[in-house]
Amino acid sequence: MTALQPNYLIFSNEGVSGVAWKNRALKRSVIAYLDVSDSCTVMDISRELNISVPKAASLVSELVQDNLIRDYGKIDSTGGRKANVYGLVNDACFFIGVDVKKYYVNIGLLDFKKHLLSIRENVPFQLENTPGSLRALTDIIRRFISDFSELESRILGVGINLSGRVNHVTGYSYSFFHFQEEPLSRIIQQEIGIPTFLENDSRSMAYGEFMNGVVKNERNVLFINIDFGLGMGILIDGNLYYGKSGFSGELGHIPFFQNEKICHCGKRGCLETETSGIALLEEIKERIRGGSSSILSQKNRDVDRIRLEDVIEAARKQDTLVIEVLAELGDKLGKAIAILINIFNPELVVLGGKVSETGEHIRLPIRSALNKYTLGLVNNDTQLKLSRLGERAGVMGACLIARGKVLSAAH
Amino acid sequence: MTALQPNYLIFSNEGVSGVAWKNRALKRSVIAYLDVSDSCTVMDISRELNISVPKAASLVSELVQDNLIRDYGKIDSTGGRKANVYGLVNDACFFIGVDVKKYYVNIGLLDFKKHLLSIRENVPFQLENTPGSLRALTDIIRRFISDFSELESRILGVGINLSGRVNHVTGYSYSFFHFQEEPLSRIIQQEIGIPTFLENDSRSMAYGEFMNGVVKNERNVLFINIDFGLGMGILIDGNLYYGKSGFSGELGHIPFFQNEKICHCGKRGCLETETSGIALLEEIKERIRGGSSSILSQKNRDVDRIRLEDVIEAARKQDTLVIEVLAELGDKLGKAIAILINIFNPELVVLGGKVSETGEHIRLPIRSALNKYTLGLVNNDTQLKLSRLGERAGVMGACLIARGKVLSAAH
DNA sequence: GATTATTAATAAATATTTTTAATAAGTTTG
DNA sequence: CAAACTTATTAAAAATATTTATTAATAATC
Repeated sequence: MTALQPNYLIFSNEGVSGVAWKNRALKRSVIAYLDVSDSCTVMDISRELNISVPKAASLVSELVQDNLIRDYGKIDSTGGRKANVYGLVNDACFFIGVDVKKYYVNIGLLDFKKHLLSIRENVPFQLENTPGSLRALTDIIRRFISDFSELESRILGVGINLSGRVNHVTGYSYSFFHFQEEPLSRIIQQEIGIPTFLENDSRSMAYGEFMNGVVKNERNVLFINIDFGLGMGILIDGNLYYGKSGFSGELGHIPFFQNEKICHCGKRGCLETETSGIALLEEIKERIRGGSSSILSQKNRDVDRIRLEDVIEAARKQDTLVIEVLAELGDKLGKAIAILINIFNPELVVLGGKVSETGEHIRLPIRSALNKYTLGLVNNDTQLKLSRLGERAGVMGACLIARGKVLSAAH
Repeated sequence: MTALQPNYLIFSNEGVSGVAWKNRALKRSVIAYLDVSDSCTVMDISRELNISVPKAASLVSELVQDNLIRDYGKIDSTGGRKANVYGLVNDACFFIGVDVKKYYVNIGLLDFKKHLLSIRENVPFQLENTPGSLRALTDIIRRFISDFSELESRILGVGINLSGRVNHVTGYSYSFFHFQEEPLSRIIQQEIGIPTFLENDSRSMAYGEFMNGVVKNERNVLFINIDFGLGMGILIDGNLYYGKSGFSGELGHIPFFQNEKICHCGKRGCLETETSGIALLEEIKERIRGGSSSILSQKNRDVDRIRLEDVIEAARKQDTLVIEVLAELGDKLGKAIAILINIFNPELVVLGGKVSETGEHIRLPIRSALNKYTLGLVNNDTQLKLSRLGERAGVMGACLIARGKVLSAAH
């Protein structure tokens, strides 16, 4: 059987108006509804979209013809004729997510129903602000796509996470690959031939956890990305919050300490100088040099060559020094998160990024700091959870960002 | 001519479905569009709402019949037949706003086009958590309404600001008047016979400034309410942000200082303990007792009886002591606002509340603290302005909250 | 196990909306 | 100043959606 050419038209508004436009919008609404409710009947759609049953039925039948949704069978009834339920078709279309890290890339493929079908992790790569580095990146993406050639015509979007400042609307990147006039997203799109979307890494991870991770029904969520640096993704009423220029969530650089450590941003006293992966690593090294004992010091290795991964591994092995330093870090970070809780009154705060892989060793100190520093009434509203997706939040988020933009016809 | 009985039906969805429901929704959309664009043509509406011109024309003619909009005349054309422009009818309907303070009440009347037609300020009142105090409040509202008896049938909503915790959806108040089962908004509504909506005071003021104050086209705005306490209203994409239980924006109680001052909330080191009207007043008194000279000390009056209003008056008269203390307060508050700017990347921060009436004496120290404590890139995005409405932001906000809820049929 | 109540799907009739065409009311240009 | 060109409004025709009525399917009840 030859590859299906699904009816992509509904994901764009080009060249249509009037009834055609309305029908596309309605079909997208049906898909959006199916996206959150998983399956539904014709009557559900009629109620939800305020359209008549025959109209809903005709939309459904067209979407079935387009192979975007299909009949899932009958639903249990409470007395009366059983209704047909419909849901999305798994392989109707696909999306690619690219999580660009400093020394490697993670890349994955997501299907229409938000399953991560394939993921390739730790693909070697050097993130530099050079044309060569950009070419290496597009090569990696192209190579990944070529592994799914039979699906290629159904890959509708590519999402790319970059750290630093990114404008998701214009597609410009300000921290990397900004050596040309055109927006970066368009450059890459021309290279790989698929609509491409850029996003900040912490925001993307937040979106991943929100759509397909630890978040269930919460709509106002903070995602704290404790990695080498410290970032945050903000979800407000189920949508990513960007701020005026997409620079929101700069948690790492809020003025928080009276210390003398100069941050790489040039300011002094940034939160990140004491509560990030780098700060953790440096503190551990400092203490080992000062004579503290630890699994990390015993292996008569060079202190300078300890990596953040080693520290996290040591925490898993119940290393006392690491646990102690994490507790101190957690108390400070908890105080900062207490501020956020007072301001946002969120339903949920999710801890993600490399350092969060130390699990309860970081969560519990933060939790007790929250009890200490927030108003009881406000604090009781807020859950504190560890990321469910872990390292994969980035790829998942990138896929989902692309999926969300394509499905809402926002391109 | 007898008082018009306008067609209020479009502001509710009760008992309608299908075409009737859609038409009401469309008419509300027309009004919402007119609300931001002031005036428009039939073709504008057709484009904006994606409906055909004849359909738009029929909606417009019905709205004109309902006396909600009217023909403003012809618009200038750029070659071709001139179009009729339509706009809202000033006196189609009215809204009342009640700003409840500790020792007095401000109350005002707003028309359909957001003009504050009448305001009564400083109506004596004692805010206590007693049935008597509640009765006094409803009496004040009733008396105010009775002054506009010929308009009464067109008063569609009453908004009430209360300090402390308020749930705007359920209508419950948790800090005042919570001695009955039923939500407070319903109790008051029964007393005065007009749909009633509750809101937190800082949020309401933020909304006032946003809809009818210093905010022009900005969509992400923070309103800092520096009054006796310290509050904040958050506007995200043009909407008030509430958080899970409506407790967002608790700026006054974020853990910020290592001081020993115990806040009335029970915690230590709250921002409010050093950067609120009360903190300002106490610091001034302290310094005068310590021998500092000031306009306030010269009037051989009792130091204990200096009021916040006196301090603000002194600042206006260029009193050195007050200006000095304000500068210190502004520096601390500016550091806190720097945190907010890093997190929200807002287009605008508005300073409101009593202390903001000191004008540049408080704005400039905050501005320079922002330069010191925020990243240049982020800071350049953000304007810092003084409230335009001042004391009236509360009444204006309360009216507009009621207006917004009624017009969006959210009741 | 037949009957009744309930809900879903379909068909026919009715109502509404959009499209297309025509007309009206201007502006610009030769 | 009239012809050509624009744009707005109205009218009639065509397309589309909603209503209402009917049929189909199933669970609960007697």
